[in-house]
Amino acid sequence: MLEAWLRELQANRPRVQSFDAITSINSGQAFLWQKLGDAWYGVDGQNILKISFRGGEAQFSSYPERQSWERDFFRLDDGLDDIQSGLSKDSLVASLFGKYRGLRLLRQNPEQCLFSFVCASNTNIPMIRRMLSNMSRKFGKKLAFDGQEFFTFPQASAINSASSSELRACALGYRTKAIKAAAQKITSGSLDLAQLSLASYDEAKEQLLQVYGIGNKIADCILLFSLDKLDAFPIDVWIARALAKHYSSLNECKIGEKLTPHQYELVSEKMRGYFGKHAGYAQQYLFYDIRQDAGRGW
DNA sequence: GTACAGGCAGTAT
DNA sequence: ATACTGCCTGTA
Repeated sequence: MLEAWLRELQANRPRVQSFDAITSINSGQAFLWQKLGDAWYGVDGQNILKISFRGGEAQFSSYPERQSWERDFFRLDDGLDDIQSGLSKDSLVASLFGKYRGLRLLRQNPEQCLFSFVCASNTNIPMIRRMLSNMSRKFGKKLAFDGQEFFTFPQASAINSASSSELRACALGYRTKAIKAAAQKITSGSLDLAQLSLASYDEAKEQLLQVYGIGNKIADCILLFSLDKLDAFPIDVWIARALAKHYSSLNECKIGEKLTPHQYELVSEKMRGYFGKHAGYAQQYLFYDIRQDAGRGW
């Protein structure tokens, strides 16, 4: 009986190729991943996640130990094949699914995701990593895992009780005010991310937009990368470039690199309508491609 | 020195 | 509604 159950569990355990996992964590959705020795380690909320390799296959472990975290984190239940075929009416996206096979959206810790993208405003990826790493070092909990030292991502309450100058010392710059505002809302309970996970895209977005420092783009990133809103279609400068390059005929208005809030609404709605319920996957593939095209590393 | 990087809020038309 | 501006910080 038990053996049969174990066999079944083994059979159902999703196999993830090493390449797919590494591509996904390095596709600009998450920032606190690093390679140490032969393995990759990432901070996701209070968990340290580890990806190691056996042959071409990824092996997953974590501290604290959490069975099969990869199922949630890599969204293995999404059914990538069906999503691919659903989006393949668009020939470009169809080709990108072939070109970047295995690239997945992540389901990140919502708090960390929110703070990450608030930090992302008007800066570059190395700086985002530095800000988040500084915050973890200062306000997270120190853990030992595999003989290495790690810091969890700070709880909102810890950020909320930090002083502005302490936060500023994390090189947050003018984002300090927004980080504090978000931490305050989460700590007080007036922003409940778990609740937003259950709400509709529109409801959840409206709530996020109430937070000082969160606009259209940042809200859509949080919705897509942590709150299960796969129909979200964030538009940053890179996606704007991709849209101008490949989808200008779909959008009446001319797409420049900077979109006014009204233009953002218009273009984002247009793309969401065009791609449908998995528009976020299309966005991620387009984003990855235009960055590759520009020869950017991560 | 200056421009620029995965936006946003504030203010003035 | 839309346009324009300043903003922390670090790198090229």
